[in-house]
Amino acid sequence: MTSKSTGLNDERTVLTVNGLPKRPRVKDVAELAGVSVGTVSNVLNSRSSVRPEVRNSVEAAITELGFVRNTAAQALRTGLSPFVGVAVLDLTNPFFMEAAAGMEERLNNEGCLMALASTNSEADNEAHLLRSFAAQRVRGVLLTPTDSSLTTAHEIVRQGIPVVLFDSPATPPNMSSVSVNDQKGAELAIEHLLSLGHHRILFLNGPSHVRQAQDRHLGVNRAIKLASQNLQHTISPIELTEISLASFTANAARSELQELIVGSKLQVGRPTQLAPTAIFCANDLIAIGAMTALQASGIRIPEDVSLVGFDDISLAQQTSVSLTTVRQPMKELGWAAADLLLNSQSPSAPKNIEHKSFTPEVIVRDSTAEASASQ
Amino acid sequence: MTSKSTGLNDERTVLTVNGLPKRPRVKDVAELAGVSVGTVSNVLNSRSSVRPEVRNSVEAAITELGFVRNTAAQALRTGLSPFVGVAVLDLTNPFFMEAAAGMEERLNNEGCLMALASTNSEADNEAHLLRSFAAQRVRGVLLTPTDSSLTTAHEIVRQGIPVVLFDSPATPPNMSSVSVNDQKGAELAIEHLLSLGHHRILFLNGPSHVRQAQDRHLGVNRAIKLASQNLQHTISPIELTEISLASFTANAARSELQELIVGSKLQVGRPTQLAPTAIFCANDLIAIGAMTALQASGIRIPEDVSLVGFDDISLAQQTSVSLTTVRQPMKELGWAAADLLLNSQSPSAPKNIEHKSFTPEVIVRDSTAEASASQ
DNA sequence: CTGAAAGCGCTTACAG
DNA sequence: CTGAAAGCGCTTACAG
Repeated sequence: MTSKSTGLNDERTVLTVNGLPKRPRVKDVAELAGVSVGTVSNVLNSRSSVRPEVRNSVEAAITELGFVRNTAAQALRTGLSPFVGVAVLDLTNPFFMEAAAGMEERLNNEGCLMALASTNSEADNEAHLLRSFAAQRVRGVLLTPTDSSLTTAHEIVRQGIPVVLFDSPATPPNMSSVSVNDQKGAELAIEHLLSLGHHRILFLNGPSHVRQAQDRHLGVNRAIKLASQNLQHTISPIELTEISLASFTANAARSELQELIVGSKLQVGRPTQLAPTAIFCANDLIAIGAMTALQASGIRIPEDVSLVGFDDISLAQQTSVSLTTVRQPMKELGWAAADLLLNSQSPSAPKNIEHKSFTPEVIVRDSTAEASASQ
Repeated sequence: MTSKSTGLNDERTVLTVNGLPKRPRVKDVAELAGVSVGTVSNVLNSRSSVRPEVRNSVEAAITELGFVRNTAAQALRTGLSPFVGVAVLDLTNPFFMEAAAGMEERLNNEGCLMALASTNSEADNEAHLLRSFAAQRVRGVLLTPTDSSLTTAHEIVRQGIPVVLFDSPATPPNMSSVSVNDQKGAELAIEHLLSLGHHRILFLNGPSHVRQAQDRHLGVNRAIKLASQNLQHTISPIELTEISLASFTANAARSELQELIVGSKLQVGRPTQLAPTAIFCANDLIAIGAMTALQASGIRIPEDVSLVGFDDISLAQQTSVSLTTVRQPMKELGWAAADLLLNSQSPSAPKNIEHKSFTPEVIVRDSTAEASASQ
């Protein structure tokens, strides 16, 4: 039983079923306007075929009923969901959130909505999430992979869901990807330190099972190997100590470094033959934690020890000593990933697979300086 | 024309239409299993009514076809979308992202997906976003309002979309809300500074049109008023200077403060009668920026000037001098907001409106100390 | 316990 | 230019 009643405090006609209010559908609009549902749909989709007077009466009915088109039903019918799934490693990491802001910017232009979730770097979560996205028939997925085999990602691509890898250098044939050359970035950081005369370097890396940490490890070693070859004739060899932290966080870095300093296991910043004169951190958060630990022990930056980060999050300029770091263009990365996803389904270029790699650059600020004579 | 073919590199039966692969539907599963679609649906929804042998054959068909149930269609039919819309002021603000992590945790338990977007503190964006969420018939919306009139929020509530206000003290009759008593928090911060003997205080607030900034302003003034009454007999009056920054960011704070120091407009940290001996910052990011500006000018914290933040983001412990701050339980706030939303639609308690207010607490760390005699 | 039918709310050819 | 009908992929009473 459907009836109409006009609310008292409202100009609108309110549809009710057995007294309960009911959201109006195209059918209700059509009835009120005295046209067919097809015509209502044509008005909703701005088809020029509709006569102006008919259009007007339909629009009047829409307003009167307070009709709001159900875009979920529209999506089911057209097969085009407005949702794009985004799975990152960690919602609270500024790197991903600045990237997400870039994604959002690009997606908004297309009227897309972002379904954002974090995998917490666990393959199980990633698999579950990707399957949820696929079941929802999202328009596509932006994924920072944890599972390097990309098993589930391939699974949903086979199901017809385009996937763009974010912050991943993998180049599978059926997924686009956007990445920064992490190895090169780490190389540049070390080269910067070597050029300042630092020969004893501490490398605070992230967890060794994370790809980003692995690549930065490779870059560090490559830079040192190259430099060692060129420096064969000099007396002082390059010494590297690498520590894998439990996470890419300031907390992990601070407590680890504090322990090392207190335990005198590493004579960081002390003018001895054994002490590192520079620290390269695998991301800015680690560098911030390291800076805190160092300053708490009275070790000066950059006089006693130079410090280099990675990412260039906005806080890198705000640390007590502004941070020299390897800049990743986070917002552009996110924007580019979203762009590749949207382009991959444009009618003009279906399945347009592309692998975009950005080259990072060293931003020199105040946390690095020449290794002093005493060092 | 529909045909079946068995792929070579796959055990599965692949459905095709005119040579193009086609995703299997319940109908295809039903045909292969030799049952009706209703039975397939019963299996998918684990209804105990299905005979075990029938269930088995349906499950076999599902596996063989690689069937993935379309949850968007399911949502349309059942009227229950898995999506919850979340609209925050700024994706790159750690406060919101730590809260989002809490929301995600609660929503995941319910199998919900988070549609996350930022309004950038603009009412137009907020209105647009809320309408998109409503058109998608999301299960509910978590909103940090920019538009204090809540016009669009009310609009979608009338359409049947539950809205829970996040980080908002508004108590409309038809929306739950979760908030922290910002006024109280600011009061506590000032009381802490007064108790340390600081009488000349600089207050670096956020933009004055933002509700959080307004409430913290009220709290600051209230604390000062109360203290002034109690101190009427003492000689030294309490002096407050408030500056409204353009945004709640470290950058804004640092440049503003640097300008003040360089221009000698405020003798911050100088032992004169006019210099503030303490700074209260409306959030931790502002405090981080302030810390940088102060240290860059050789002003010591807390010896020359005490510094208090607000939020207790994880970085607050990682600043060069660890930050005394007013803690908001961000993750719990997010969790509680999601919880209220989900409960509001439980059959047991429909439309269960609740207003949760959390009380903040001062976390004393190293950035505050007693006002020294010279001050 | 299972099947046939109706329907969630829309859009899209196809007639007229 | 507009209407009637079929269909996107599910689920849910209702018969049997």
